[in-house]
Amino acid sequence: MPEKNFFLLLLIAKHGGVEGEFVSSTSKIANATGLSQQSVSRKLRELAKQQFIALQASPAGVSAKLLEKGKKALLEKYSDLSEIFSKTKAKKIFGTVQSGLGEGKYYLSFKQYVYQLKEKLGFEPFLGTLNFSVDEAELSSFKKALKEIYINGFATKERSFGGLLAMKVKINGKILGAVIFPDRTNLPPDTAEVIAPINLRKKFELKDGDKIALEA
Amino acid sequence: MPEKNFFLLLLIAKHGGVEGEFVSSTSKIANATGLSQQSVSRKLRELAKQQFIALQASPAGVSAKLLEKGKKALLEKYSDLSEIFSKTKAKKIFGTVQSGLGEGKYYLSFKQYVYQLKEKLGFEPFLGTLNFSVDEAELSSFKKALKEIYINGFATKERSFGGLLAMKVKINGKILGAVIFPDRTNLPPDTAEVIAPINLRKKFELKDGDKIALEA
DNA sequence: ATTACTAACATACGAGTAA
DNA sequence: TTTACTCGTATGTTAGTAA
Repeated sequence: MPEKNFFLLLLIAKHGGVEGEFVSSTSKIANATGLSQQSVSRKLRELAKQQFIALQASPAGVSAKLLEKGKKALLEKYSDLSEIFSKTKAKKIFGTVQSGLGEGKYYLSFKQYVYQLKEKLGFEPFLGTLNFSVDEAELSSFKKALKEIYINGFATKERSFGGLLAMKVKINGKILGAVIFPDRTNLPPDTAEVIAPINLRKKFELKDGDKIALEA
Repeated sequence: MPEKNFFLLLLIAKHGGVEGEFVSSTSKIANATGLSQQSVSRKLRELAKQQFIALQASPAGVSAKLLEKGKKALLEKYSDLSEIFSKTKAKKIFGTVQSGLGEGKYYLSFKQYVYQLKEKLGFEPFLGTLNFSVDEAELSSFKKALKEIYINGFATKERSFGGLLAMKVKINGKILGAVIFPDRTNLPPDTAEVIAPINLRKKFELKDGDKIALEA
């Protein structure tokens, strides 16, 4: 139930803080909000009656302080808004280049993968992946902002190969590539691999420990 | 000017995200909010007319998407709330012990200060202050989390003495003391003084450059 | 199933003013 | 100066329906 006097509650918190007291007068608040003195008076009493604030009113002015219910109401909306904006926020992450074990190169040598990658991503990957480490939570929220493209697994006479998730990203603001998450991987969760139509190590003169930027 | 239909705007953002589209129907939204189908219909059209959202309505349902003005309105409240709640967060700071110039000791020798400190803080301070330096922004946000206690100035035949702000803190998680900010001070803004009922240097065997923790 | 108009009703607002 | 009451008016809401 959207609390009717939410904005007045917010104003009180803005001036008095979460724990502190907001000392003012109904006319000053009226000026600040565009409401009338009478409406402010009434609204404050409503907030107090509903236990959002503790209110003291006298011919000297008013003093308001958040009660638990008031803090909770504000925190709830704060949490909603955090969630909304943090989804879009993580559009860029920074990874630290690491040396891989040549696995990526091995898998990318199979045309069954390459065909699909070319078709679904729009480029034929350079034969090799660039591994990088990144904060796990950041990586997780970054992934949420990206569209998932699935590359199917396949089987040869010898063995079967798992599928992989691919997500298009821009590397260092220049090269269009993709982060890939193989279904079967030995990489720790704070590590990921990126592929691109070119040799990223060469193009950006990357050494282990260097930083790369990935954008959605 | 608090936007009237803020909560509906928030609901749209919650479901459709900042960039995405929220596909629903006025009756579903009515059920979710406790409003009537008619009111939801009207409010959506109001939000659209005010350019907060782009709205498409048809016998198949409604589809809403945030416009720049809508994003801005939500972000503004998000920023307000962040500020309010981040103020309480900074409840602990670390300072670096510095040697003072013995000024604190001089001032604390005046009973006019000591009387008030004892009465308003609940302890009689040890004759001497401990100076420490701390990140200025951190100090500033820490101060906001603390209750201000004012110690009045006074005058003798020879000269007048300024007042000082005192704020109760716990030092190194053990000793209850207070940070003091004299009205007239020569200390740089990233430096502060702390007083306590005991000799803090002795108690914690502090040398210059040692760290102390201060909690609200 | 939808959205949204009309009209009756409920609530909110603020000018005047008392305390 | 204050807060806050009364009360006429503006605004918001929703049931009944049309499309």
